[in-house]
Amino acid sequence: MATRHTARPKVPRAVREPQMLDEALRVFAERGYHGASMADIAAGAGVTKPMVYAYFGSKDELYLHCIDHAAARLMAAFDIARDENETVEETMWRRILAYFRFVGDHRDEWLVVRGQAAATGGPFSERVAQARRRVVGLVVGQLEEAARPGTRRRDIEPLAEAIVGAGEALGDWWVEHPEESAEAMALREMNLIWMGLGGLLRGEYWTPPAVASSA
Amino acid sequence: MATRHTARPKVPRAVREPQMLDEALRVFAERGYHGASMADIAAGAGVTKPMVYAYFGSKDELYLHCIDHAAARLMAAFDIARDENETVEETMWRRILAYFRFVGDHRDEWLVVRGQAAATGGPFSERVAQARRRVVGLVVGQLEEAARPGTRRRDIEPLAEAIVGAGEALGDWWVEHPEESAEAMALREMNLIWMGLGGLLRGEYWTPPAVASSA
Amino acid sequence: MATRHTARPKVPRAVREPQMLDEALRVFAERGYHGASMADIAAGAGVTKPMVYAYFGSKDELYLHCIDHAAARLMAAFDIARDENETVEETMWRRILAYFRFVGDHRDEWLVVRGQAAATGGPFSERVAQARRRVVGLVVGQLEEAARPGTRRRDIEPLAEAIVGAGEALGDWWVEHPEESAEAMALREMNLIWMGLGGLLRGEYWTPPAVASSA
Amino acid sequence: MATRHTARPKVPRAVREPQMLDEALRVFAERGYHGASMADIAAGAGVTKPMVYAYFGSKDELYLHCIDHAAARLMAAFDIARDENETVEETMWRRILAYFRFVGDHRDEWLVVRGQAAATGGPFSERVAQARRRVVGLVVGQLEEAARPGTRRRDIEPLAEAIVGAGEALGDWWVEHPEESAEAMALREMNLIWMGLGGLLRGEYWTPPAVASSA
DNA sequence: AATGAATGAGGTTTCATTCAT
DNA sequence: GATGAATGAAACCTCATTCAT
Repeated sequence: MATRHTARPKVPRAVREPQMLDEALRVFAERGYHGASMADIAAGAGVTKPMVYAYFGSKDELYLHCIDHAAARLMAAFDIARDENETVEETMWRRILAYFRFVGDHRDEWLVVRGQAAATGGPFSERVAQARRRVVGLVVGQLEEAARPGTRRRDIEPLAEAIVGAGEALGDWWVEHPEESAEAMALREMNLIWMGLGGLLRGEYWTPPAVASSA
Repeated sequence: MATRHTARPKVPRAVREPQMLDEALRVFAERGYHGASMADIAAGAGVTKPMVYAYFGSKDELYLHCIDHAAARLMAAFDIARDENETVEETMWRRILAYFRFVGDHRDEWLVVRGQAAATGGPFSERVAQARRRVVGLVVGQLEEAARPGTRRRDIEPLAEAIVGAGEALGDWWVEHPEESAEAMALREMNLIWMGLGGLLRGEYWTPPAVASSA
Repeated sequence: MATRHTARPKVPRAVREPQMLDEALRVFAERGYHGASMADIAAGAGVTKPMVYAYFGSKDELYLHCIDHAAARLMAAFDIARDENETVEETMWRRILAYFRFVGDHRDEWLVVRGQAAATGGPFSERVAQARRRVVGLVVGQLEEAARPGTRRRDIEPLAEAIVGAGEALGDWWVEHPEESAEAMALREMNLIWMGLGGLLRGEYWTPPAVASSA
Repeated sequence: MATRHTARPKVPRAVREPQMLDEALRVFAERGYHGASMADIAAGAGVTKPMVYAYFGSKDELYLHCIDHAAARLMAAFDIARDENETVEETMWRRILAYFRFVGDHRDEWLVVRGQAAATGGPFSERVAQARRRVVGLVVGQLEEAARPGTRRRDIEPLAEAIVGAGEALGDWWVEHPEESAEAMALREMNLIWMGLGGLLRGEYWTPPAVASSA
């Protein structure tokens, strides 16, 4: 008489793994690395802990997986190809817009790459930083393209960091004011970083070019 | 049952308590709420856990204490009175400078109020947010003062958030490039938010007024 | 980080849980709620603490479990159906006999429901009291049946309490004089409460009816 | 410059000690040995812990002190001299009355000697039992005096235990029905143990002799 | 006589992780 | 592929107790 467990779905790996990853992202985003427990993640994904271990090895590896996954997706959304006929300004606008759309649609993924996670310390601080650096890197690239020759990398990098930081803060604010649209948020960011307060306070606003970018 | 202790310093509370608070700030800043352990904090302060509990009650209370303490100090540094004859621009510059000086001199305190901590969730998310809001509030005040009449609060608030977010990101970057001066960092922030990229890319830089504020 | 365990029995829950409950009853009965430690209970049951928590949740829940379990068993033993042709006296005798048999056979369970446990205070005082009240309630029912009409509930209740209290005290005494039989103890109780000292001192003893109650 | 503590009352030992003892009795009665903490007792008595240790040595010693103290007082109240012209019945009535008066007036002291405390286990189980035995002993003495010659000690002792147990249960019931008078409670006990249910159910009540003993 | 400072030990609880089935 | 049973380690917190002043 073979021991009979309760019904075992036998769901294939290709289905189970994403389920777990999604749940992991959700929980890590919500509670941070230390606050998240493997039990919660497993339960949330509808499996038992050993399954999670079988698929991801350890909590650390799972977390790294989440970071990489989220970073890849964010990059895919953010890394919009530069159009030949486009000004830097226009490209930047389209990227910022894409960024906020991603934030709105995939908040968990965004949160994992966001600065918050870096506070965790430990072995992933570096990995999160690395993921975040890729985002910053894109901005750096754009700035380098547009900057006058001779501008030092040393000055461009922190500028890009500040721009991303402003975006993250806006993202946080957005979480608590969800009635705003991604466009409105992107416009806020673009206005601040392009026009600067000097201009804004004089009443000079930045407005998107006539032909709107489609969804 | 009888316990025999080794010689104990017997430092008065007025001295010990700040020691503990300092260590707590250090550890919380470094590892976050969940990552920090009371044992580590106690050991770092040169005492045993019961002492920490005797003075601060619980981990939560200690954390709240840290937040409030840090927020108060940051505000004290940041809340520079507006000079009558000063332009908004100048006041803002002095504040930003004060902000980065504080970041440089009291990194732990700054980190605890910084967005990172908000990710903890639980009963302090609110408290941290509240502390952070006070900082943002100051910026909002300044912006309101300078904005053209009719500007909606709704637009000013996220702007202030973005400005603070940019400062936080710069602070993070600074941590890994400690050879920079507070002045240089403040200048970077001021340039971005005041001139905007539009100006910067055209080669228009913001420079502080002639008479520098002394240390 | 990797932990290596030694060979573990892997006993199914249906077996382990009762083992734990038994041990918990034993320890709680012996040392009281405060005096009992989860570590002791776990060790006594041949497992580690986390198992106890996995099955019972918390010390409080475990204690409540013990109380309920013990109360249910005591009631099952004590709540003997009244025979139609029987006098109240006879029913009472059979119940008292059943009571002392239970005390003899399941001392731990009895002790947990016994007054001792009520002294614990906290959230279970009430639960223990409640369990005990069920026992008293049975006696009250019997007394009401037998009392002359018009007897006030107010007078019956304390009477029942006193009868149970006498039984508990006899149980305690029995613990230290284990050579006595359950029958002898029941006879003592029956004699005191049925005949009263007045009768006893005059040499009037109560004796059980001819046909002994079977096991 | 001598170190100056905050005002130190310098209360003489003769005053402080009873204060502490009272508070200890209160707390032990309320929470039991394990549930009581030295800090609570000290705070409740308005002194610091080292004072309690200076006066009583240790928690165990303090508890023993409480037991002895309470037992002595209970005995003093209960050990009423037998009047020459009095029947056993009358003496017993006066003692029971004295017992319940004591319970009403000094509940904490009573509770410490009551069976509850015996559950503590450990080194005082014996001491509490011993104190309680003195109470039972008095009853035994009375019973021996009144019993027909040849009655075995072996039968008298449990009888006395049961009588005391009934009294304790009535005391517990009284705690939750404080509107009852000591006389009413004593009458209940006397009726049960003297008349027995047999008599009571036939409507035969015991009533105190004409000349009531005054307070 | 009295206290503030301090601690070792132990209690409850949670968590990442593994093994046997 | 999947799980129930199990555990070592460590976290938070409390308590009885002592020492220096």
